[in-house]
Amino acid sequence: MLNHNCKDELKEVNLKATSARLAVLKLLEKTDQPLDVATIIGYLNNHQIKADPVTAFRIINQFTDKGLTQKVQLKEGKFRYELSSKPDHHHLVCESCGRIEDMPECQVGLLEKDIFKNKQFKVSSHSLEFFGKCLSCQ
Amino acid sequence: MLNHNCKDELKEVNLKATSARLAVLKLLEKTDQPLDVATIIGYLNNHQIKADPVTAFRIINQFTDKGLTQKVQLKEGKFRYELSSKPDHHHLVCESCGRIEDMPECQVGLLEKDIFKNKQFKVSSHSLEFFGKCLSCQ
DNA sequence: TACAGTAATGCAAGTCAGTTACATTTACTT
DNA sequence: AAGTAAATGTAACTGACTTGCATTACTGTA
Repeated sequence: MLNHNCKDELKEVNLKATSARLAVLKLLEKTDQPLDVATIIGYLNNHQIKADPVTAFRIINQFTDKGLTQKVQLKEGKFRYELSSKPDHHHLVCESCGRIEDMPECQVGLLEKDIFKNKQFKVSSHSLEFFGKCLSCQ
Repeated sequence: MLNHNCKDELKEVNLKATSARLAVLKLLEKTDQPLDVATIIGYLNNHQIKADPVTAFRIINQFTDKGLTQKVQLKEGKFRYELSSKPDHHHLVCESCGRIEDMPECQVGLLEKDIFKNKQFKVSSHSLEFFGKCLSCQ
């Protein structure tokens, strides 16, 4: 699991290593924010990787189906995506400037056992996002 | 604040008491799930209240702007809405049948002071949703 | 290294949620 | 009851995302 490159990651989930997929993976790895598809498309265009918008949607959906990425919703009219390999964390979303910060600690996982005990609901994932104002917008 | 009816609630936020707005408020009050706009439109149609879909979108947006309702996102491609007057709570979303249960307790508010201390981010709201399988789908 | 087969892509068109502009109607104040 | 600002209807539009189908490109095998 360690020391593997993008190509191997794709192989592990049975996806062919096309240039568009490799570029999307690389972009996600070097970016510290969840990205929307428009941003991914822009990146591909700026890097001489010919890819139709439809392809970007298909790629990110496959990544999500295979568990490589996860959907993030920040009350915009679209989804964002980030690598699942990022440790459990949440986002601080500034409602003024749109900046997105990470909040690394997460104690929410601890609640999941209680939920099963109290409500017989088996949690497989959760989302926790905070909305407010970042330091420079206060 | 107590003993007031839908008409008064609208007056408090400077919205005229039209039949469509009263019906939407009433629907939200009697429903225990966050509702999407399509559901609201269906309700209006089934209750002889003539209202264009555009009107339903406008109504729910105004309610949200005025703080009467809040947006909820459950990783669908749309928003849901519920009354802000509901006590702080979160949702358990069954990924098999789509059932939405409430989870009444919420300790997340306690984290908000820490976030301000550690990240200088001023939280005004948060969303916390759990995804998994309900009892009958496990 | 070439080939075949399957998976991935491009293109065009379509869906669905939500918005905007503008003319008409309605609620509410006086 | 009348005047006015707010609310609505209609039509057209945007943006995110999907689908069908024909073409192209990986990759496992020889």
